[in-house]
Amino acid sequence: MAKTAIDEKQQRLARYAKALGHPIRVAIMNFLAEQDTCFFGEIHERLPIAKATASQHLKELKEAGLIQGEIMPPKVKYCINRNNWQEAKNLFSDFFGKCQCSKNGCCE
Amino acid sequence: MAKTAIDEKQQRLARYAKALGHPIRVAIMNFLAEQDTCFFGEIHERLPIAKATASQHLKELKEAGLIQGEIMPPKVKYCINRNNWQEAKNLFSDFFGKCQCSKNGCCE
DNA sequence: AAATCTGTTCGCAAAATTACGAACAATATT
DNA sequence: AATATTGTTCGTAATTTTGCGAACAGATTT
Repeated sequence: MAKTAIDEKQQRLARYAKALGHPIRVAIMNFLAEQDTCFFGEIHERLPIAKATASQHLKELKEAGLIQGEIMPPKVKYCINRNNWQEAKNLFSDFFGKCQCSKNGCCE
Repeated sequence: MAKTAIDEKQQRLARYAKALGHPIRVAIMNFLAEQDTCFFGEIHERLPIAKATASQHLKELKEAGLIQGEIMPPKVKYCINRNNWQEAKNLFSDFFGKCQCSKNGCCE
């Protein structure tokens, strides 16, 4: 009966998930996770998309909090946002931990 | 230089992430994970959205493979898709495991 | 057979997403 | 100062997403 309000955790998980909801953005995150830091150009030259589009995807990831950018004229260095990455990691871990399919009947 | 093609894992991760990229859908998944199984009505009455909208979100989750529906006239029972849930869990786990921020300099 | 219950689908509207080229701004180089 | 480099922003177009009421379909009950 009672409407279950959407709580903060769900909102934040959804926000991170949305940011990761595009293959290009997943590829960017994977690249950043391997490379430690990257300049825009290094990221862009790996991707099969226009410069403007790459910049837009990076903006999305930044606004979601998953990465941060630092201006190092004339370049821009991007890297993973440690704190939010950890938060996202925990949120997803909790989320997927809620259903232990092999241990109960939730998915029979 | 070489364009890094988007691989299958990235595609699938993005697909699952996209499905989880809405607070309502996260709430539905949480509910299903706790309740074992649910009829549409039970899900809908918890959510602050219209019946048609709830049905649409469930369709999204089903098409992404995270849940499955079974018709039990006149009701419809939804539950988590075990195999795909496990796959998603593994994909996200690998993804977040790629950057151990505290162990290297990836996010300095 | 008519009415009811359950949930999906249809049709629509508003908003957000995706993608690109061109223009732009800021710095560095010549 | 003129030119080149680096990356963002603007303007535009096509597509997708979100949300809802109304209509609908299928099964059950009266």
